[in-house]
Amino acid sequence: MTESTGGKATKKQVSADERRRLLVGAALRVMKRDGITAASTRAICAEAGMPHGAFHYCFRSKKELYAALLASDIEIDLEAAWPDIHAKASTRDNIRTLLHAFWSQIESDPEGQLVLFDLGSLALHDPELHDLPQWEQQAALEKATGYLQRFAQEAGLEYVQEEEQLAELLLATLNGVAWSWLSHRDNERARAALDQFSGLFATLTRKLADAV
Amino acid sequence: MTESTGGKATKKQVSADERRRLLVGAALRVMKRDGITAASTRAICAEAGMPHGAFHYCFRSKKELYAALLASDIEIDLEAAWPDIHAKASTRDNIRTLLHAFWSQIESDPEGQLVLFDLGSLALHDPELHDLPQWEQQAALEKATGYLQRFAQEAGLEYVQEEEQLAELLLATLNGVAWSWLSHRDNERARAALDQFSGLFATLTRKLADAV
DNA sequence: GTCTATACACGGATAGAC
DNA sequence: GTCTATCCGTGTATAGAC
Repeated sequence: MTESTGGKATKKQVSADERRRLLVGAALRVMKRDGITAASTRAICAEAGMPHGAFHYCFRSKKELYAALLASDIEIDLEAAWPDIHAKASTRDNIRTLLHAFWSQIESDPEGQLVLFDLGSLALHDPELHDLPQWEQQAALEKATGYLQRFAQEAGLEYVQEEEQLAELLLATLNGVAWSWLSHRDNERARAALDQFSGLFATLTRKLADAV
Repeated sequence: MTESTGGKATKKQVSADERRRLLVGAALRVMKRDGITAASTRAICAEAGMPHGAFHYCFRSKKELYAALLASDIEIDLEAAWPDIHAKASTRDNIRTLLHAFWSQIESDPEGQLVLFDLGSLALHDPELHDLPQWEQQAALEKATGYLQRFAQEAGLEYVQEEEQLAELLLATLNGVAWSWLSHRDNERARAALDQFSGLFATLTRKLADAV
């Protein structure tokens, strides 16, 4: 089966970089469950149902796994959870709705969020991985900027400042709120902080004369 | 000093919890310099100029050191760096000045900031240390609230919302900006984000009829 | 290509000498 | 009380059998 059949892997022949994907997933699960320090190569392989030796012909070193992890990182994805924005509603309410959609993604996966911080810290210390968090944030920034554009369109407004700058501040606030929330785990409190920010954010918008 | 001499330690007999302070300081230095993962008990003792064995009759375990570290944590301290606030200046400028003072403290010690994140993450994973970050944040919150009060007085304004809520949002934003800044290390960009926030924050204040 | 067994280093913690 | 030597677990990585 090593080279016999052509197309789909029948069952056993998963190997190639399919295994890498499996290992990345397993690593993420272990890190969420037991913390990043517990995510040894042994533990990861065990989680993936592979023998320990499998690790090192998928990744040359553990750093390579970290890199893969940071690359394929789970950013906030609103595609499937895009909220209802009504051009008739008040801007503040619309923004509130949008931020809550963002926050729901965070709130639904605290451990994932924590792992993100851990992974970032780890990478920042290592010169070899130092660029990755920056790229990751850049990607998140672009994504958020896109969301803001879509939001502006649906809510019938425009921004009084550059979208990218707004996105940056928004992400920073979300991260900051998330960070403290990870300590106190008070959902109400976190959402209250975001509501407050919603009001501020509304300041930076201007309602368009509705042509619709 | 065990029971022999009465007063000051002459030179050699430093021990007691003086050693603990030394170890805490050494641990902090090592963690800032080489990252938290490199801060082994051995490395810390070496940094402190003590033999490795000294560690375990100062701390029962390494966790105890982490606890001490988080307790004696370096929060943002503006006492010595309080900026000039002029009641005549615009609120926005005053706030900007205040935020820059906050930020200067952060900017002057990136590694310290990173260690703070690392330490927090580490504690959040460990049930035994889980409360510490929360206490730390609570302490920071109270401190920041105090600063906001002082600021309001000097700038001749009042807040339209609870000070503690404002402090919370402020700290979250500072943390969030700091986090992304640790990746890109672009001082201008970070300060730009804070300037933007200054404008928003001004929204939440109301100038008092100056009785002074 | 897949997996087992092992090498090697390091970290935390302790026993016991001084 | 102070320090040395050591135990034991674990982590990454590799050599080599199938």
